[in-house]
Amino acid sequence: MEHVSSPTSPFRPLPAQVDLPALEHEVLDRWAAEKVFARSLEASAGRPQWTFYEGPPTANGRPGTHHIEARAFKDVFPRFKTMQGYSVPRRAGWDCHGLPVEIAVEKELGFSGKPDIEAYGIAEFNARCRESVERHVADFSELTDRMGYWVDMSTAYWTMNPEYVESVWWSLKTIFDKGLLTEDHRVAPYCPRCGTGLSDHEVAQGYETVTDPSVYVSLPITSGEWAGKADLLIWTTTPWTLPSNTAVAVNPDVTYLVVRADHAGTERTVVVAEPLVTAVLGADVPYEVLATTTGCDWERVHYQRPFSLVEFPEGDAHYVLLADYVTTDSGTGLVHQSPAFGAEDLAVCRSYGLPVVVPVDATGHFAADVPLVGGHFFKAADPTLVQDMADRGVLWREQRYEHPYPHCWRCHTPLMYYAQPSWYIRTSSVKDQLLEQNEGTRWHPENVQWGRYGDWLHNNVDWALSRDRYWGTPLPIWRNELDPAHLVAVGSLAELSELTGRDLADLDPHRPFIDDVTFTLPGVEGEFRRVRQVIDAWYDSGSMPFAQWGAPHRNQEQFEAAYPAQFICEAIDQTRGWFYTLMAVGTLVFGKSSYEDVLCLGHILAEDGRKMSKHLGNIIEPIPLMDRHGADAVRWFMLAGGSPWQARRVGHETLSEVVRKVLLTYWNTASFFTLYASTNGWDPATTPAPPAAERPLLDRWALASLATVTDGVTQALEAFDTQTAGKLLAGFVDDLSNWYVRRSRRRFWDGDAAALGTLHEVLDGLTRLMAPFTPFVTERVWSEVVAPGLPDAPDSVHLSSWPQVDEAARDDELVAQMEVVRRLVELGRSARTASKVRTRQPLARALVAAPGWADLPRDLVAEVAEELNVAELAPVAEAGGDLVDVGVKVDFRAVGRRMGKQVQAVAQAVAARDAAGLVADYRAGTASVTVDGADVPLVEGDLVVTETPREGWTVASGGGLTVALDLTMTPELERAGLVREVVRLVQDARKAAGFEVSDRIQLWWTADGQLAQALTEAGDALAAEVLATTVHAGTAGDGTGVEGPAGGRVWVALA
RNA sequence: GGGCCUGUAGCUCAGACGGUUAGAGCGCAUCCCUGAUAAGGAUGAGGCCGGAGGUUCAAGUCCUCCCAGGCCCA
Repeated sequence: MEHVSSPTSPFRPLPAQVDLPALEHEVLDRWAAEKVFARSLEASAGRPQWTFYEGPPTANGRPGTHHIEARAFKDVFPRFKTMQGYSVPRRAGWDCHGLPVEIAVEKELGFSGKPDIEAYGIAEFNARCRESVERHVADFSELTDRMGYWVDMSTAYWTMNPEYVESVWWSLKTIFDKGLLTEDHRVAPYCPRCGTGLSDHEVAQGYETVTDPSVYVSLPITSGEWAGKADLLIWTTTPWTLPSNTAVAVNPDVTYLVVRADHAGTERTVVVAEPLVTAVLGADVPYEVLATTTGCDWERVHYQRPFSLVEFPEGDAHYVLLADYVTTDSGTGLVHQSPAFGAEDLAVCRSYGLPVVVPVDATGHFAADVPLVGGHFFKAADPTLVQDMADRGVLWREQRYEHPYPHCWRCHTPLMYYAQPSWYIRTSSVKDQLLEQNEGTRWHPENVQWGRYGDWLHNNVDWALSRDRYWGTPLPIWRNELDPAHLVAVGSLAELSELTGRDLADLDPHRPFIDDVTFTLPGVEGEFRRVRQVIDAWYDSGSMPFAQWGAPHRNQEQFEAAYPAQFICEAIDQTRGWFYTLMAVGTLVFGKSSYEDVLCLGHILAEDGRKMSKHLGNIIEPIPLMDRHGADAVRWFMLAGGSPWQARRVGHETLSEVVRKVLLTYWNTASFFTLYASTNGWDPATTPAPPAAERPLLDRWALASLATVTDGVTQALEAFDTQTAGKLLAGFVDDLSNWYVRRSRRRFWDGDAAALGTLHEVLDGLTRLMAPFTPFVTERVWSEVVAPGLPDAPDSVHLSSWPQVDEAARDDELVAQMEVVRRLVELGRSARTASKVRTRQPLARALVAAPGWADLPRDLVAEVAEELNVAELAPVAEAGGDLVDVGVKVDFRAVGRRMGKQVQAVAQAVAARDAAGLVADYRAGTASVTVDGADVPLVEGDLVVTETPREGWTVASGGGLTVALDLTMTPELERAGLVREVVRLVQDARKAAGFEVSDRIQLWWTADGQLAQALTEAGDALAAEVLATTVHAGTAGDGTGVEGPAGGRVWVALA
């Protein structure tokens, strides 16, 4: 018989097997063809707005699996909020500028630095950068699309677009006008390869552990009391700065000792800070203290510098100066000073009027005319210099020193701290405002707010904004050639047109074109020329709230409506990146931060717990990963697998578990529904389920659970907690499949409208709850399982509304009772296992002890009986007092809360009493115990009673519940067990033969004795159970059939 | 050196308000159930909840210190 679903049912069977990745590709095609995303935006237009900002991924390099993480979170909340009835504009963005792009292009072209770029031509170079950006954007678009991240890429903002650049200019001009954008000469981290300074948040990204020489150098004293008698001992990890040594700093308040000791076979006298003497000389080296002094005593004492390779200008130098910042944490307590290469050095040396000597050029190389190391790269000069000092006997000691040293975060070149002219934003002067804005921001997890991020704000230093590079937003400041102090900041191309008297509306605002724009001002001598620098690309991304709109030059209204954002989300590495620049730019320009809630994610690691990296070979490519397990599974993992705040390992094992446990269980429940809805020709329109209150308890339990879960998931998502929401959903999927459906199977076979209606309603709610998490599989279930049964269903789950909590369906008591029922079933199974009596063997009776058993509805009692395959359940008490051991304990929680420390005494008093008698009183409501001569009444809930049958029972108990099985066997029970065995064999045979669940069959059997009697007696019941139209006692004509119990044999065939 | 996070079964992790038999999944072994399921269930082995103090009638949970690992920063 061919299976045909009834034409009266709107449902078609969903296959039990599903290829999720294939399904996802079909859904993607449908979304594209039917423009579902665009329709969801249109449908919600005009509703209250809920704003989120897309932190632009740097369009440099290919996207990795970790990019799915933040993007999953950026998708789930907008979907949730949209379903709740908000309008959630979702605009993609691409971060186009910056050193990473330049580096990538340099690599492509085989360049090794700025001279190559200049020779190639800035216009051509920037054109290449633009092209590289466009190429990588395509990769990100593919990932975005594949993972089902609904963000509008057609209207994406590009930070390199002229309107965007103009907005950034406007904001810089605003900051300039406030006097917060200034030029200064400072020692700053500088990448000699890239030829540019780095901001602190860039430096923050690039620490690498390196081993440097750690050298102690002795400098003979040449003036004062110790001249010619002692040496100053200094310590440094940067020998390359020693040729430009200018002074030695000591702390004025620290005690310095002049000590004599044996060093490498020679007697030496050196000056060292007292706390560091043993560390410097060595723990076992005896020494003699010749003098005890303080730092002040040494001021202006001269010494002989370590190298005479570099010429110093006329004037005094090479003496001891005083500086408070000198510590005795490490080294010698005497600090070598080279003002060109240290911020503190520069400050201190300046105050003494010392010169700044710079023997290293902007490319990081020693000037060619420096003896010994001329032309050496700065760090590469270390060994030569150290060797030279060793040869001359000024090297006291050399060690290897492993420490984190800042490197260029992209090209990995070690940074130099280097004095250079730079443009700064005086963020330190708005520090209080930043702290105040941070106070009003909700961080998830909370500890970031005043931990990692708060620390960063408290230690705020000015933002080194300028970069001596090419591919970036040009700094819009023009300087008068004749009067360098006369500066003009320009806020738009229109302003520039006005200043120049030329229409520059169509000018590409990038270098080199913008560099050619010059102007003069009436009454001012000299031409104005743009300063050469471009700006830190982080400033671009921090400007996105307004610059994405081109505001205020354009779309000012849209910008205002979308400021600040309700929500942003990135990984923890953005604390000093985007989280900061977004807050800083907003605060500088508008006096107000630009986001309210911020989600700060932990990193995604490879399966081995390490960062994914090429050289470890543990990279998991994102798109193949999604094509193997499905984007839904990857999304679910990102959102609900473990704590999002913590680093998490992604791997195939984990993902296939998500597929099996969550997605397939959900799918199969839906498939099960369609199978019986269609087989039975069920149509909710013509055969609606009865009102919920009239449905069986199991149905009401399912609806009550749905209500509870809906409430929990909604609350969790409101709190940006996807982990809790996911846990609730996964638990509910499991309950639904492995309890509701399992226990209701017979009603589904019969096409019961209450069961079908209930499951349909529950799948409806569940599908909508899961839609933001797993948008693909829910979309298919919606269109094939939910929508056909709803009169006015939208054609996509993502156009549907968020489920309301059905308060009428809530029933916490029922949910709690079902919990007891399920625990009893577990105990019963456990008892069966212990007794080795299989579940298929019916038993006459089981005894149960459980709190609230008397109030348990009979329907629920019946569930337990049926699941355990016992005919009757009775309270343990009915077995008679002699058969039962009674145990009693106090409930510490209840009694402890009421009595405090007396709880222990009460517990002892309870233990001392005869349990059976106490329990009888307790049940009668008259129990009490005597403690310290006082009468303590025990009320309902104060005791935990356990009742355990004694002889002839198989018992399992736990958590205050007990189940005891009566294993007495009768011939009737044995025969019933045999029939049940045969039924299972026949069902197996049906399945093995590939019959449909509704197919009718013919059945043959051969058997002797008990089994023959059992099958004869049970003929009709057996037939009904296996859908047999005929049952023949005898062999079928062909085949060997299936071996049954007790030497029996059965055959099946389609009727 | 500072800040933050983490430490619970072989592995991956849950454990609101402190409450007396500390859970789940994976893996392993042995069974069971199956008329949707790539599922489900039971049992077993496996835990001084990183360590030491303290608060409390009661601590995996709160406090202090220490140890180990990670991240971020000096």
